[in-house]
Amino acid sequence: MNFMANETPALNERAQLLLKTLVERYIADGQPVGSRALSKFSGLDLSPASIRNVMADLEDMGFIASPHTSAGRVPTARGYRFFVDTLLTVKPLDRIEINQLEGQLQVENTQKLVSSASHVLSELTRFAGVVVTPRRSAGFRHIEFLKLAEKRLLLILVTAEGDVQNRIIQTEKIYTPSELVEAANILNQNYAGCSFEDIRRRLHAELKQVREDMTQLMAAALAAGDQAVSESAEDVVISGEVNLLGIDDLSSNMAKLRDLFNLFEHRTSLLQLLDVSSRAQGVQIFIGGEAGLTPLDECSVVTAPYEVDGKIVGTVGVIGPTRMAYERVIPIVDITAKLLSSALTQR
Amino acid sequence: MNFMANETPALNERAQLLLKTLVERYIADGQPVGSRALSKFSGLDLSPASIRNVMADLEDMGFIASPHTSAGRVPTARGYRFFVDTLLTVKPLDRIEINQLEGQLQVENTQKLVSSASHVLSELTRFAGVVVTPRRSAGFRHIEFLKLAEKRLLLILVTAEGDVQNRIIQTEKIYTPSELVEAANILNQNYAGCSFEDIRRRLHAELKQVREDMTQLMAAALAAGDQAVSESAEDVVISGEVNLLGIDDLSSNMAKLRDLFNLFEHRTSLLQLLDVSSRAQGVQIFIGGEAGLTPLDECSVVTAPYEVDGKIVGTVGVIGPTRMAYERVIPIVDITAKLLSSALTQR
DNA sequence: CATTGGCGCTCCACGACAGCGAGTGCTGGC
DNA sequence: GCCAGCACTCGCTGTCGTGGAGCGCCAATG
Repeated sequence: MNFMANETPALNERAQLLLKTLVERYIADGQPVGSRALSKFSGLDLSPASIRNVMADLEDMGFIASPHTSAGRVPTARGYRFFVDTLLTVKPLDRIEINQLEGQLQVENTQKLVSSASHVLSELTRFAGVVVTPRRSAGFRHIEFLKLAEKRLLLILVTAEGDVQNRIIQTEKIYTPSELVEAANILNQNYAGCSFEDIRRRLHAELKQVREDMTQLMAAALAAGDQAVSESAEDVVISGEVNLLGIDDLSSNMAKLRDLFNLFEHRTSLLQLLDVSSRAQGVQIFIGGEAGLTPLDECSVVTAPYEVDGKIVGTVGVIGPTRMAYERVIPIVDITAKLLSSALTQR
Repeated sequence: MNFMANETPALNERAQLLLKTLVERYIADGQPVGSRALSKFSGLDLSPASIRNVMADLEDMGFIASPHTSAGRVPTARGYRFFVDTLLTVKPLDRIEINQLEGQLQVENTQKLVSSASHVLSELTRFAGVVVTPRRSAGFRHIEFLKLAEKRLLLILVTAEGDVQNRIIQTEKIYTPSELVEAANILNQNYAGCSFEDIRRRLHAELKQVREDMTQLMAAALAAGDQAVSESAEDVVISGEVNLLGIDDLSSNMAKLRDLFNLFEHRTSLLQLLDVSSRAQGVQIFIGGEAGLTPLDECSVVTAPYEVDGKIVGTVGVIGPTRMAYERVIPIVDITAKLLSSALTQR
């Protein structure tokens, strides 16, 4: 008889404590928790029989469920939700752990930073780590042409954030090195920081005196640059998927597991989920199917946005089984986001 | 009674034909094949009983084995080996398929080319595709400094192959933009194409007239460049690991599967295997544990080296279950290597 | 009125067991 | 050399019975 009331029903202190210890025991053991075990671990001095009454109530309210008639109870998604929202006590990381974590981030360039962050998350939690690469602004800081062959140019593009993109361009005309330098100079001196959109619009109007073939070259560059930037606009880096293979909660259902890994491969829907997180401040938790993605049925996603110069540009997170040690994972994700923010900001 | 003779024993024509159809049936069905099935599909007009005699011989010679007393027979690693070496008839790909394949390669830059090649391989074979990224020469074609902050420089490095590397450098002194241009010019004009090793050696001797802090800057650049190049020297890109989750041959053994995916994550040992392949010409096949890696027990690896300007620089390949359709996979790997070679050569 | 011990019930897990089907090895006849 | 037939082996499947864990309910208790 589960009415799925929208408002969370009142839970007296005892029920809350019992729910809390039940969830904790289940997270620790992975076994359905019975009344006897609860009576032993709750700290309350109650007999199993009394506990059973409370458990029946909790079941009615949809916080816990029994896999079958005569097993213990396990938390439902809703039970986990209540647990993390009001029952959970996270313990912050040690200074030492933070330092370790910081030491593992590779700051050589943005890509390395992002992928090492993802890796660190997966190592520390033993689940899958995900990082959404920083959104890039549409503009550029520096542009450069390099001649590879007669009609092949290498376009190098430094974004405002200090990332480097590159692309090969086929040209119709053969340009001299000095022409290439000139074109690059024009773009760098007049338009650095502008969006490619703008530049294209202004190019015709403002540069009447520049030779036709030069504007052609620049237009080609802009198109390629535009494409390069928009294409690599946002992506999600996943590490440690392997860890999930070891989790029995997940690997018992081979079909589900495959769905899950498929989700990882077709990044787009995962990206949407993580984008949601980047609209909020602080750590967010998606439990089970809350995210709307069926493959994540038995998973939870813990995310936190990270920022550059106070502006949110991406999300880090961990994907693991619903039955995870939230009190550990949450601070890890939180700190990683903060470290990533500060590493990105000082550049 | 398996003596594991080193020399391949003589097999009369009938035995060969039967082994061939047995392997083919097993590859198609995945079920141990019995004498009855063989008598039906071999084309020979023999009764199951006679077939059984031949099968017993084949088993003695170690080409096939029975999983248990009363199942059919399954090819052993040795059986597969004989099969691919002398029994297999590969049918080349259609012109159409080749064109499709070519169309899916993304030629924008080397990284994309490599990862798309890996992806194509996995898509076409429905197994995991692997590509070892091209070996880079130690030298550079073009170098450039860009100021990010007072004491932070972005080093952009174009390798001889036209790849772009980048790296952030912390400096002690604050350099002016023109100093940066000057330093880059010196390196580009005098040392393009040389290895960083050489340059460092020659820098002191040849450039006495250049100011001390400039050589310092260049030295820092060289060190960073050296590191960037050597670090990203060789890596293996894997796609479509998910496909392997769907293969029942592999996903029945959860533990094995996990080992396999662990192998994928710690690239190094896989890299060694693939390097072996790049010392030979043409398609190579590693069956089961032949490669010396236990996680690959039930896998085969089909590889082919690819080249730039006639020089082998890397390897493409497919990792799948031993029970794979070799006659299809082999040409796919072959063609992909050739397409990759030609795409890389024209730049 | 909350708490508790007790009782009957339900369901899963596990092991034993039998029947079936597939396939083999062997033997004796052609 | 080939082949039909037979006995045998073994894994797979479904059934049955038992034991255990846990629950719901109820009546007794402080």
